[in-house]
Amino acid sequence: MMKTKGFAFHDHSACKTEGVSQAVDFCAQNGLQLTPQRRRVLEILLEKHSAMGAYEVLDILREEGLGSQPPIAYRALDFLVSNGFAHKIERLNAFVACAHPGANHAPAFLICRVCDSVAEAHLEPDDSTLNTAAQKAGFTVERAVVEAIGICPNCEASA
Amino acid sequence: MMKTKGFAFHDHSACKTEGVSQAVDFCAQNGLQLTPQRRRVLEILLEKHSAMGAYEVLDILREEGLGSQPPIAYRALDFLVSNGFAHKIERLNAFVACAHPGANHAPAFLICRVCDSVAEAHLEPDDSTLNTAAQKAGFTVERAVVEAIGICPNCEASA
DNA sequence: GGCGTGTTGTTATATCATAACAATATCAAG
DNA sequence: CTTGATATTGTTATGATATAACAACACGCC
Repeated sequence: MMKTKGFAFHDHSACKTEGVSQAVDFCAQNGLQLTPQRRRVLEILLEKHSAMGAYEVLDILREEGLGSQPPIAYRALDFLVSNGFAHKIERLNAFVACAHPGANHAPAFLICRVCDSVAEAHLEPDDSTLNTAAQKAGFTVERAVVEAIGICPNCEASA
Repeated sequence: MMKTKGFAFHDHSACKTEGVSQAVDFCAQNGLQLTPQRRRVLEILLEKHSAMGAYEVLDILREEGLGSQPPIAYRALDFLVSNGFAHKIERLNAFVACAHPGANHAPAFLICRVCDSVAEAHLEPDDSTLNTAAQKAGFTVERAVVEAIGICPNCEASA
């Protein structure tokens, strides 16, 4: 199965395998429990490879008998986000598997307004313009969310 | 009345007066209707000078007899956002008056995670790191949302 | 007047998210 | 191996955010 990654075709099954095994390793090393539920939610996000709403994830869990109520999905997603295996796209109220698990993160997201696909880019840790502005205001930045809205190459080509 | 602006004290009533008159001018020049409802919502945002939820705005409209149902608030807010008089803070599902109406916008928001106050900073139009990443991916950026989470100087001081 | 367009009023409902508490699993210490 | 502390899951209920759909009204223009 081939899907886009960073809007480019790639071997998507490998992408899923790697994502899961990196999570397994990280959890083992850090005393975190990657339970079947959590693991399955990570797989679901990796399979889809675009932003999914919590209820969309929940529908799949329900079909598979892994849970049927909203908190089930939200708790698994919170776990994945807290530990860097997934990100929340605020703009879409949706979640996406992290494309670079383990990496020291300052992610930026490229969100296609046509097909809602999401690519994860990485910015230099010192996004100087933002930090300069924050310093002037006396504000301490702990985390920055960067979401760019636009058109992905695939949708541009079909237009 | 003095409130924070960019986390610093300033004459807040002037801030409101200016914001409204700039909107009046812009609408007159561009054939837009700044109706009493829309104008009042802008005033409400300018008065509060921090992020407000749509329902919070609606509560005030209701008290004043300017509308009582959600679409009333959402439509006015959409108008203000569409025309650059206000911004939506995705992280908070909330709205804030624009601190630099008329300016060619690439706003970044500094959001205090303690008190939820919001300051609007401006980045250089060519936030080069993001644009470089987007170009590599073949993605056309139309708009970028930058939201930094952290601690404002006032909350830092009280800690 | 009659029409087109934009705005407002109203009802209903869709969508996203969490509080609260009970039940169960896990695991280390005694 | 049992006891207790902690983490996770199950369940019910509700809260919070947002929009669809259509009716009513206002206003300018021909």
